[in-house]
Amino acid sequence: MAVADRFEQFATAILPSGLSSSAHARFRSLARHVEAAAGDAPLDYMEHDQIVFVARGATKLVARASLDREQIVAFHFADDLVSLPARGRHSYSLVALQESEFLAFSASEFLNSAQQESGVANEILRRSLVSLSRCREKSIILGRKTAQERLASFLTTMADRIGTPRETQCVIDLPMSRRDIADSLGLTIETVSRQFTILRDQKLLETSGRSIVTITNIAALENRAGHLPAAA
Amino acid sequence: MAVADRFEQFATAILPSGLSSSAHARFRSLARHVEAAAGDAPLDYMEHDQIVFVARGATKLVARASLDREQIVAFHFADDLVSLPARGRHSYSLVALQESEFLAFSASEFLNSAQQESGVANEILRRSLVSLSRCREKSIILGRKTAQERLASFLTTMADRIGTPRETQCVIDLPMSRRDIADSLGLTIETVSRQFTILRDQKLLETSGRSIVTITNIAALENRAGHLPAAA
DNA sequence: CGCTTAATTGAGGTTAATCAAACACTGTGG
DNA sequence: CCACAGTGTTTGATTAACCTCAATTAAGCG
Repeated sequence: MAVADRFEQFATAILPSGLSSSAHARFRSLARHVEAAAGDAPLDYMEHDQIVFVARGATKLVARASLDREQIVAFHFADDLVSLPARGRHSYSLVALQESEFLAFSASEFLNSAQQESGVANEILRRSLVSLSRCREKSIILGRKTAQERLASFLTTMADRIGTPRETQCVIDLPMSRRDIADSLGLTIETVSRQFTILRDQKLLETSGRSIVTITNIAALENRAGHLPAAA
Repeated sequence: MAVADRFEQFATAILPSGLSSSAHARFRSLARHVEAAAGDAPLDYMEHDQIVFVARGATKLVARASLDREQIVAFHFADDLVSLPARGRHSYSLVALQESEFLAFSASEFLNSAQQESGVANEILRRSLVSLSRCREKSIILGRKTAQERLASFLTTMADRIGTPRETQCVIDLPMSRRDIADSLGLTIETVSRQFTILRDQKLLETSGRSIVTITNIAALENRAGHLPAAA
């Protein structure tokens, strides 16, 4: 797909419909189109903070805690916006999980322009608060949940975000490996694998190949996630 | 201190200096002044999302993961702004760690008004991104660090935020209990206590009473936090 | 000074990590 | 289309870190 179409996709997702064409053009001039194959981290080593629109594909935002430990801070999919810090005390990188396309902006330039257009600033803020909210949920998972609860939480979240509902079931084609899941949940691949086995044995889900997960009992899986009942 | 002074404090911290007096007045009309004693959660059971300015005191933002497990998602101190969600799948509450004063806003009303005033929206966005960044760092700690690294990270962070530097040392008067520290770091009070003992025995810090911690070797403590060297 | 609560210390148990090996998927070449 | 190679995943045995339970000590406060 052409770059112009990618920008239009961005505009539809992020910019308010009534935005002036000059503002529209300004954002367009700030956007850099970036393509990435699976495994690429095309925005590494940026000197300044970036704001990245995921036009197509799937990504992980990875923090390297030490040479042999990494933590995945968030996954992002098409139409998501990612705030990518320049490398500070922990180094972050945005890695494509599959062939992907991005529109990358310098955060300061982008926010400057957004500031003039209240609708844009508002949308960015709204999305930042969603990211914050997701990150808080992740903190709860990482701080206070068992391996089984972590995997169940992960799967129900992914079902919401990228699953395709099928009657009472939900099919997820996971773009990330077991290692990625482990690095997201603060576990090892072995533990993730064992928990998959347990959930499979208990008929809460089925797997087929490496990436397809079919949740056969959504309610039971949500129970395993250990969330409080909404009215608790 | 009078409510009016608290609002002025808020205006100084958050609102841009050139803000029109009508906008100033609008924010003032949206603000609810709330006082809390240590242990209070005066904003619990709110129906809608809140934005809370901490005028004085210290708070913990707590998520209840289940009846007997809680995770502290963030600490906030004077002049901080907290985004407090209405109770959803996990229930959050903002608890005062000491006698505190807040200005509370309905998030939707506040953001509506902020949207008209680009400077305000920008400041809120800036602060939200700081919160997001802190939360990401917390995810790294919770997902991939040992008990010792967690406590060292916590202490260096608190030294930055509320510590008072003294030559080569840094004195912190912690407003939170060992339980709070444990609930923030995803550990138990016993483990936190043991890690304090180790760091004390190794002469990286001294403690006096329950709340005073003097970091005597800042560099060594930062090493223990397991951060990557900045240029790694 | 004594009471109450928080913090520390100790012993033993549990969960998940580590180390190691077998197996299965996916893609390639015959 | 099948066999093979290479990698990713699963399974198993052992170990280590942290948790749990229990007891002791210290801090704060009337």
